[in-house]
Amino acid sequence: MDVEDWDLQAVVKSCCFPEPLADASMRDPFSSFPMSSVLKEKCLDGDEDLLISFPDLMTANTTLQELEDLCKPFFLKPQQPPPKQQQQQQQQQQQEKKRIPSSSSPLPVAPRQPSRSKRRKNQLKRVVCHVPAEGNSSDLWAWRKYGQKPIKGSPYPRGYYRCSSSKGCLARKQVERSQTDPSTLIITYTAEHNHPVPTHRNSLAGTTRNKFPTPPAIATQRASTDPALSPTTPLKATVEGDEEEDISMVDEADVLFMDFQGLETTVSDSTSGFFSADGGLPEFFMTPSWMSINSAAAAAGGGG
DNA sequence: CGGGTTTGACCCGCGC
DNA sequence: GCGCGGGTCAAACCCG
Repeated sequence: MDVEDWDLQAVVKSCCFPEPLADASMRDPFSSFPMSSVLKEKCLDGDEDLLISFPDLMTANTTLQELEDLCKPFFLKPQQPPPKQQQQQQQQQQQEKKRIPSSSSPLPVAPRQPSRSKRRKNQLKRVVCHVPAEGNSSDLWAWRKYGQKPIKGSPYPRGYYRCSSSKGCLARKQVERSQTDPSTLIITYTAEHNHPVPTHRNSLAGTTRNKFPTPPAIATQRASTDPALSPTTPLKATVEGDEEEDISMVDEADVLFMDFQGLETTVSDSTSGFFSADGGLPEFFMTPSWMSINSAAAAAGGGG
């Protein structure tokens, strides 16, 4: 599972969490960061759908802690969501209450209760990330695998994960290999984390066994048995949601925030990329070169 | 012993 | 209404 978590973490971190860069001098917000250029162009071009409403999120010497602090508001969702979104969240919360009885509740957990969401599958907001099957990275979330299913028409199984950082967290993700390109993994994130990014994963209960990047060579055999997983590098992120997507973005330094009706996605990259709305879904393509930086930082941090 | 993975069974959304 | 297939559950097992 190590390799698996490893790549999953890579995806999450790359897609959903800002990555501090080791050398600020490497960054050039608008010349060496085409993604930013594209966004800037879109924003300056009068695209009112792109809301630049974030505070000064990035500075050249931003530390990881600072980054986390800066991002906490997004993960905690302090701002009031739109009514429609709010209603969906309430529904999810209500469903979650049904699913996870309070510890103070003496009621026994009835097996096979209609705990599954009554919500139609196509109404669930999802974030789909396409990542290559090689590379390395990590994320700050702890995921626990709760299932794996063979997918009809695909030679590769799909793994199901839920966030183990917080018991009540609804965040889930699915990992499967692309049928058309086995070297690419398709990571689908569903729901949101209802808690901040863990600062110290070692102190978390229920963390995965391999919390930080582990070279495939030393990955455990268990991890290597999961065909759906492997070290990954972010390549493409697709966000799916309701039709009228309220997309807020910030083009600040080399960090991109995307807010798709409450499903915040943070893209951090010092390398090139471009944004496309082909097919009606916003997609971001990027070439991750920060992986080496990330690995070095993780190794130096010792997993903290 | 706590927390993770594995895996078969079950449930239900959705297409026909 | 029916059946398929995806998503989840939970017991068994594994690992540190």
